[in-house]
Parts: sequence; C-alpha cells; structure tokens
Amino acid sequence: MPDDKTAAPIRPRSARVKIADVAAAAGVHASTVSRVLRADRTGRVSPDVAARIRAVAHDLGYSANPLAAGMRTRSTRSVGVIVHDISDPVYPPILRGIERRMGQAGHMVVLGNTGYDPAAELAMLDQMAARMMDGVILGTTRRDDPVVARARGLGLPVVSVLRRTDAGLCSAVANDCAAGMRAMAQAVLEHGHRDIALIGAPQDLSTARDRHEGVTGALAAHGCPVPDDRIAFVPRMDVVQGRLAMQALLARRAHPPEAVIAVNDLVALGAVQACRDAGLDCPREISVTGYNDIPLLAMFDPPLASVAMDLTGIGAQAADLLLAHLADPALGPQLQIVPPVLRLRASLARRG
Amino acid sequence: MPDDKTAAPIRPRSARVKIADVAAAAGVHASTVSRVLRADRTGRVSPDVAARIRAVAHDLGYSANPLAAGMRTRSTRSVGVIVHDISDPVYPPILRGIERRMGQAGHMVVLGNTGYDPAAELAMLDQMAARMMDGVILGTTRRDDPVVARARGLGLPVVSVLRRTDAGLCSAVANDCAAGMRAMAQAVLEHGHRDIALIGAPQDLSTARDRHEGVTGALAAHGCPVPDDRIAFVPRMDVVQGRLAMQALLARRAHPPEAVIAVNDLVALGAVQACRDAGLDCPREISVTGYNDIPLLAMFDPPLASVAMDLTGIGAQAADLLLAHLADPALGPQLQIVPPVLRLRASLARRG
DNA sequence: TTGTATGCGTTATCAC
DNA sequence: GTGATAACGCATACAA
Repeated sequence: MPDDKTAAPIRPRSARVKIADVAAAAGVHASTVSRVLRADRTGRVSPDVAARIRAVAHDLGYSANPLAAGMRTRSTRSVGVIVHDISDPVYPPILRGIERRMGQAGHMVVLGNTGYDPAAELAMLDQMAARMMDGVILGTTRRDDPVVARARGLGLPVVSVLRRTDAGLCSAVANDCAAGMRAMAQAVLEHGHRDIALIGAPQDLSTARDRHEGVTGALAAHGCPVPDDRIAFVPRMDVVQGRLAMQALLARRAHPPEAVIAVNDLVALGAVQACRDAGLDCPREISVTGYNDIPLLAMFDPPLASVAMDLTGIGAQAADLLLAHLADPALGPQLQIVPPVLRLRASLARRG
Repeated sequence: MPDDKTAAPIRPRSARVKIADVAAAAGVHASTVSRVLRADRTGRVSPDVAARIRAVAHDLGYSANPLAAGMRTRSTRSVGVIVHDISDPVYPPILRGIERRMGQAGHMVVLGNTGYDPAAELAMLDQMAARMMDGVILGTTRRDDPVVARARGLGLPVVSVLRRTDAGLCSAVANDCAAGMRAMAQAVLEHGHRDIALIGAPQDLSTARDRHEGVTGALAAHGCPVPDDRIAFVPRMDVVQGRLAMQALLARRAHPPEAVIAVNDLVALGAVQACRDAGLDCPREISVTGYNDIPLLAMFDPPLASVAMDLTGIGAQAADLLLAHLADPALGPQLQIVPPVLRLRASLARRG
C-alpha cells in the first residue's frame, strides 16, 4: 500500500476540524466519534467514552459536514424552493415561513427564481436534484406540470405551495381560490355593480383558473354574466401587465366598467394605475379588487380590497408537509386547504 | 483486497447516472470522462473519444453532481445570502439580482433569515461554512461584525450588501446613506419645515448610523439642530416599530413636529399610521419621509418621499463581486458605492 | 492521450 | 462496545 500523499489538497487546507481530528484527540477511532455525534444511536457507546468524545468535539469546535454525510446517507438536509418571481410580495412571507420551519429542522433553503419560464423551472429542478436536495417546494406549480412529473421520476419529494396540479400528483398547501373569488364577486355585486370586468391570468395555473371560474361562475349565477370584451388576461401577474390589461379593457368600449376584479393584488394595482392614467377616479368612478392581501395593502391608495390568507402559515405548513414526506417516503400526496378571508377595503365602493 | 459488496446502498439507488455509468457505456475509464466533461481541460483528450463521451453522456442524461465534485475541489458552486428579514421589501429585489447573476454563473443561492438576531447570524454563517458554501453575501452586516471576522477566520469570502463594516474588512456594495439623507434633509428644509423629528435605528448598522449622521449633520449645518426629544429609535426597522416610535414622539410634546424623517420606508409607513391614529393628516399637517424607495412606494397613501437606489443592480453587483473573489482569492476588499437618488413625493409637503 | 490510484468527510457494515 | 474497511461521486497527480 503506497502511502505517499501525492494528491495534495487544492487549497491550503481550511482549518475546519473533522471527525478524524476529534477521533485522534480523543484517542478513539473515527467511526466511534461518528456513532456518538449522530443522534440516532445505531450502535451504543459506553457513556464515559461518549462523554469524552463530546467534550473533545466541543473543545475543538467540531461541526459536522452535512454534505459529506449526505454522500453516504443520501440526505443533504437541504431543500429547494422554486418561485416565479421573488419580487412578487406574495412570496416573501411564504418563504419566511418555510425558512423558519426548515431551519428549526436543521435544513437549509435553496432559492430558485424562474421568471414564469417553464423551461427554467425544469432546469432548476434538475439542478436541485443534481445537488442531492432532499426535497423541493414548488411555488410555480402548473395544473399539468412536467416539473412535478420529473420530480416523481427522480423520486424527489415535492410539495406545492399556493397552487396545485389537477391530478393531485403531489402534496399541496393552498387556499380555496374559487371560494375566495365567489365571495369577492358577491361583495362586488352587493356594492351595486353590474358592469363588471375581469382580469385573469394564464389558465395553466390552478390559482388563476380557480379564481377565474369562481368569479365567472358566481357572477353568472347571480344573473350577471361577464361578456367576453370585459375580460382580459395577463401573461404574468405583475403591475406592468395589470396596467396593460386595464388599458386594453378601457379601449374596447366607450364606457369604463363599474368594477374590475383582478386575479391578484399586483395586477389590481396596475389596473388602478391605468384607471388613473385614463382620468378615472378609483374608487369613486371605478372599483378595483385584488387577491392575496399582500403586506401593507391597506396602506395603498386606495386601500385595496382583497382576499387574505395566512401566507407565513402556508409556508410553514408546506415545510412541515415536506418534512413529513422526508420522514416517511411512503406517505401519499396530501392536500391542505387554508381558508380564504375577504378583506373589504375602500377600493371597492358603492356604485353611484 | 476484499471485493465483497457488503456496504449496500441505503435506498433503492436513485436512477441518477454518474460518471462511472458514462465511462462504462463509452468504453473508457471514468477519469477520461471527467476530463472531457470538465470545461477546463487539464489534460487533453482525443477529439473522437471526447465526442463519443459527450454523446453518450447526453444520451444517458448525465448531469454532474456539484456536491461530490466539491468534496474534491472544495467548491460546491453555491453561495449563501443572509438577511435580517426577507419580508422587508428592500431585500427581494436585491435577492433577485443576486439569484440571476449567480444562476448565470452556475451557482445556487442558499437563503438565511436571521430576524435581527446577531447570534442567529453567526450560527447561520457557521452552517453555511460547514456546508462548504463558496462564499456568503451578507445583508445583515454590522459596523463591527463578528460574522465578518469569523468568515475571515474561516477563509470564507464575504461580500456585504447595503451595509458595510467600519474597518472595511470585507467587500461591500452600498449607497452613500449620509449623502442621501443630507439631500433629504435639505429637501425637507426647503419645504419650509423647521420643527423636524427623526426616527433612527440601531447605530451598529452602518446604514442607520450614516443616515442618522447625515440628517443630523445637515440639519445642524442649516441652523436647525434636532433636540433630543425629537429623536426616537426603533429596535428593528419595520412598520410596527415605526408606529411605536412615532407614538412616543407625539407623546413627548403637546405639538406634533412639522416633519418626520424616518430611517427607512417601513418605519416611515409605521409613522404615517401613528399620525393617522392620532388624528394628524399626512401630509397636510405633518410630512413624513423614508429611505430605500421600496417597490410600489409611489402607490401608497400618501405617496412616500424616499431615497432610491437600484436595488436589483446592487444585488447583481454584490454577486459579481463575490464571483470575483472566488476567481481570485488574493483580491482585497472592494468598496462599490451606488448613487442615491432623491424621490420627492406627496408625503413631503410645503409647510402651512 | 489514457488508465491507475488516492483522497475529499462521513457513515454503514462488517469483524473482533 | 469498538475498530477496521469500503463506499458515496468526483477530480487529479502520476504512471504508462
């Protein structure tokens, strides 16, 4: 056995103390140290030896390398989170809930931002799988999502947050968007509006679809169906697109609608901008509503009526659900529905 | 040499194809595959063999495992980002800039949220170091930061974003907060206000300190020094604390100040709330200003005067700077200053 | 140009 | 109860 140390380290070795150092200092073998420092005692160690090892490890400032351990255990104790756009204020509270829970469980959170690009979502998942992440939380889920399918193929646990797949192929934490929007539609009607416009989003997202079906269904059921030229769609749910959609709506008819129900808050805020640009006073001349109740929404001008949910709680639930899947690989897809709560504010005003 | 395959895999092997699989399929040795697939050709390989290996790798859907590679190369191609509170709207645009640049460079971004807790910041850095992250971007930097010191001790490259250390011990991308606040102070004076109150933040953050010194200095220089009872400090820069601080300010004197200059936008929004609670009309009776120009600030009621900077650009610059440090470990601390831009809006009104 | 041997830090499975 | 050994997937100094 040649013992030449030819394969020298690339860098001047970082001073990180490893198991071998602890073992040497404690006068035991590395495997014994590993047994002691690993909480799940696979093999028992005599109390005095264990105590000595623990003391030495502490003195030397040893901390385990989860990556190296992961090579062997196939668990790196890290999870990915993929979102369309971290700049959308709906995500930070969710991310915060995820990060806190995962941190408590000793897992790190890796962030992926994919800008509404399905190809980027797939590439991001592959990246995360290649890095041996234990699981992924998807904030990008589409109703029929190749990302979910590929994750299944890879055996990578996935939890969907906010949205879900039609087939329920993966666990999801979401709110009942259709119910939320039905409530909002009813509120708009109760405020006396009849000429109502809608701004929807791509229907391959369950949120966008459920909200659209919820609102169209509710309005039709109350004898107030929405004509096609009072419906616009945005390609992305942001302020700029909301503004463009509203401009398009206003251009189609001589008279503006009495109220606009937008698919989410950012789109609604863009719609408000477009109304102002067109010289329309919101809410005196036109009411606008959103969805998600992003932070600080009550402080906008006008305070925006929206549908709220506990975003941080949703993030925490998604994290817990993923942890449950990690603990029990046999666990089937779970669906957790969080109740939506109507938040009526000044942007929804009485007609007249 | 015992060749028994006793150490069986823990899980039913994930179907991930590895270098050995490609090597077997291509009829070459693994090291040859490694040489071909690694862009930086250390040893040359004959073109035909290289082409065959590449084809096989593609057919088999091979993708490298950066973690396993990192065990050897000491580079996991992942970086950490530590922030006080991802729910603060100032961070998402920065994070977006970082994520995009890092993604382009093939690095993943790990997020750490520490809630203004210095101990948590230190623990997070240790976590990231233990996971062999290539570097860390700090959004939490304190003027004399043990996190920066420990990172130096570990040889872990660090770039500070938004804030910086007094000693300039690590690279930083920030704006000139003192200059930004001087401009704001002057604008407030030019609007006729003389009874001006300040809401500051913990002075161990360079942003809070520079802004405070900038505004107090400018006001004093213009013959309008701020008395102690017109100054309040928040423990954290969020809406709730801003509101409490404003309440405290209002309680100290019979008459409210004419203007309030807050350390950042969230604090300013909290101050606006407190003013309203107290029956003060903002901006008719009291002007309020912020800092950072977080997204959508112009749509608030009132539109908040603030000091703007290119947050996404700052994130991208920080990412580039960290990448530069990774490419050249000998690179010393760099300081990049981004210009602040005054954004005057209706929350700052003429006196009277 | 290509194959061989070894190590990165850890853990699982043996033998003792 | 503890030590010895191989393996996780990859990269590289060296020999051939």
